[in-house]
Amino acid sequence: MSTDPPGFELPLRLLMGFRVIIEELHAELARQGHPGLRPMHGFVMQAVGTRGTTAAELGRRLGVSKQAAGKTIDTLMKAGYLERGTDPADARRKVVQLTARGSDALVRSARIFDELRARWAETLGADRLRALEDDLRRVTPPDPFRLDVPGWLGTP
Amino acid sequence: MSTDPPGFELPLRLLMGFRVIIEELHAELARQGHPGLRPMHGFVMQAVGTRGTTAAELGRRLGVSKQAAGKTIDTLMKAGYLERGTDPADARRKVVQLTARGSDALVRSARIFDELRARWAETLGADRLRALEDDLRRVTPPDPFRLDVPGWLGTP
DNA sequence: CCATTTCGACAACCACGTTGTCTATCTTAG
DNA sequence: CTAAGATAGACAACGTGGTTGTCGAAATGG
Repeated sequence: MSTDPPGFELPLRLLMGFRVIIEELHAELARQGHPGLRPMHGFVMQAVGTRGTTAAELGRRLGVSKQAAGKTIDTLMKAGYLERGTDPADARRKVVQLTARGSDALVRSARIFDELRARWAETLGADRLRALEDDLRRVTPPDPFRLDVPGWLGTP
Repeated sequence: MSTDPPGFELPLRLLMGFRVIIEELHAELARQGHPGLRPMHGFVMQAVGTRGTTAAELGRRLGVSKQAAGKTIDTLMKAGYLERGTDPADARRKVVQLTARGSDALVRSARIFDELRARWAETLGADRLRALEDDLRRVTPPDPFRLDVPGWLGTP
């Protein structure tokens, strides 16, 4: 039998797999009229969703401070992906929502993700890919969000 | 047969898998006398290796600018993991090397990584884990380094 | 009705990345 | 052997994304 690889390879491969997908997603998004979109932006728009949300709520959902969420919202607003409105029922809240452009980016992202997954299925075989996903589900927390996606490399 | 999951789950699971391992590694490292170590630091020390290197060389190996590499070296030096020497054969070069503390951290990291991998093997079965690693190798670039590990979330 | 909580904004700071510029030093070509 | 070019490292300015802390305005609950 062959010997096991050193333990440090596994996390490296997981990260590289993530990066490969994310980079191809954004290359394709750029081709489809959304250059300038950053990986983080996809997570944020996904978290904003079609119902809209507020900075504080978004921060909670993403696991970052409301200030950080607010800054990101500003960036996405300047880029034309989000717009801010007011809540007639609560004058403190400023609801952010996806613009048409934001929705377009989200729809395209979903399609591209599916295509990339299909490419992996071709390479690995549908069964192996499904097994890979099943295995990953067994060793990772169930909640698909709550990835304080940046931050884990940064501050303690 | 069951239906395929949406394509966006795969990258998420890959990232979460990476994070789970890295977080457990650093929790254990903290317990073993190395709190304050950041994920990035492990990559850098691994890239420095036992032979030592220079800022420019390190930048090339990691895929970042020499200035960025230099700053990281400064941080690791202040934390006592690296030390700077001079190269008698080339007065421009300032060779950085692991201190005893740096080597200790690297040795402990390797052992912890192996232990974490063994835990995954218990959960998934040794065969499935090996298959998972094989599959990831087939869809990611061969070179284990050259992960400009931070940066892919940040600047274009 | 007032105390508490929550929301959003602002400021200061840190980590990590980038480019650009500068000097010192090594290397190579004429 | 020297002049020109490449390379190492330092320094500055800036961008992004994150953190705390503070603050006023608005909602809520005893």
